[in-house]
Amino acid sequence: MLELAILGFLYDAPLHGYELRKRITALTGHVKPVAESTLYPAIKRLEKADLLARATQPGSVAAPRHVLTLTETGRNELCRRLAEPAQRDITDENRWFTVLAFLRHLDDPSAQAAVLRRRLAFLEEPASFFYSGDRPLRAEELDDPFRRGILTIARATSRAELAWLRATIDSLDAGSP
Amino acid sequence: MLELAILGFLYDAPLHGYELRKRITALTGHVKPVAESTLYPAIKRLEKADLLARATQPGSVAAPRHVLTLTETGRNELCRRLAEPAQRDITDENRWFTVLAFLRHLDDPSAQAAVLRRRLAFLEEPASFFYSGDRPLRAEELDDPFRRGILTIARATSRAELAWLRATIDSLDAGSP
DNA sequence: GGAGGATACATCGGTATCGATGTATAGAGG
DNA sequence: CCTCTATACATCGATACCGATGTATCCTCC
Repeated sequence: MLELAILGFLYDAPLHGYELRKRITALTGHVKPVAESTLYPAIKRLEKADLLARATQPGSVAAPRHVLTLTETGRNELCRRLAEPAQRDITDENRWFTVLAFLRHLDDPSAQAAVLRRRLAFLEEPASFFYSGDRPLRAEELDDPFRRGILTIARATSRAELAWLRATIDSLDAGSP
Repeated sequence: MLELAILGFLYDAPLHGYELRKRITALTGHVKPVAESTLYPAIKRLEKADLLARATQPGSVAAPRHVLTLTETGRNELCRRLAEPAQRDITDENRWFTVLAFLRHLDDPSAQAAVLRRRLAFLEEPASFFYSGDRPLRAEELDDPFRRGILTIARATSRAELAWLRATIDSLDAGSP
C-alpha cells in the first residue's frame, strides 16, 4: 500500500523523501498515519528493486535531499499493480482508496473499468458483519445499537459507492466503445 | 485489533480457536481476512499475558480442542481497551468497526458515549484526502474522476455516520441523565 | 544570542502479520 | 476403499511496520 503510494506520487514528478511523506500524510494520514521509520525503509526496498533511482542533491536545505525518480521498471510496476491489484486492495477500503487515488495513471480506460468492476463485484455480493447461521443479518434485526450502527454506516457507504461505480464504469465504457 | 476481537468474542462465551476464527472471519473477514498463522500466536500472546485461560478438551472432534475462557484480568483489559481506544482505533474504519462491534460490553452508557464522541470529534474536523496548499479540496474541484469518487464516497460515509453518532449519543445521554 | 521548530534523513529493536507447510482425525461421496 | 473436505491446531521464515532515538542544518522569534 505504502509502496503503491510512493510509486504513484513519483509517477507525476520526482520528489525527495520528506516531501513524499507530506503527500502520503495528506492522502491517508488522517486515517492511518505513516511513520518515518516505515517510509524510508520502503524507499530503500523500492530502490533495491530498481523501481526508483536516487539522486543526492546536496546543500539546498538542511540535510542533503535524496531526489527520487521513478525508473522505467518502476513505471511499469506501478501500472501492473494498478491493473492487477491483490484482492486485499479491492476489499479493504484503505487500500482501495489508494488504488483509486492513482488509477488515472493507467492510460487504458477499459483497464480502469476492469478494476472498478472488480470492486463492483465485491460490493454486490451479499455480505454482512453479522450472521444468523449463514444468513446475513440486517440492521433492523440487531438489538445492539452499536452493531446496528456498523450496518447502517456500511450500507450508506455501499450505496454511495455502488452508484458512483456504475456511473463511472458507464462513462469509461462510453468513452472507448 | 485482532486481540480486541478475540477478547470481545470470548466475553460472551468460551470458544475454541477454530470457532473464534470463523467468527472473526464473519466479522471482518470479507474486508480484511485473518490468517490462521496470525490467530494462533495472538491467542498465545493473550494466554501468556494471563488474559485468557486454555482448557484442553480431548476426543470430541478431530484434533483436541483448546477451549478458551476469558480471565478476570482479560475482562478488565477488554473494558480498558474499549473505554480508552488508541487514536488509530478511532480513525481507521477497520479498527473502529471492531471497537463498535464490542462496545456494548462497556456497561457504562456514559463511557460508551465518550468513545462515540471521540469518533464524532474526528469526523467533525475538516479533512480531505487532497489539498491545495492547506485548504481541503472538494470533490467538485478535482479533474480526476477517481479522486472525485474517493471524496464522494467518503462524504456519504461521513454523513451517515455523523447522523448515527449524534442520534446514538443523544439516546445514551437520555438513558443516563 | 539562544531556544525552538521545521527540514531531512537514518538506525535499531521489537512485534504483528503473512504465506507456506505440516499433522491428525472424522465424515461425505464416488 | 479411497479421496476430498472440514475440523483443529501448530511451526517457521520473511517482512512490514512501529516507536524511540539520533544527527545535522536552517530559520524565526524573542
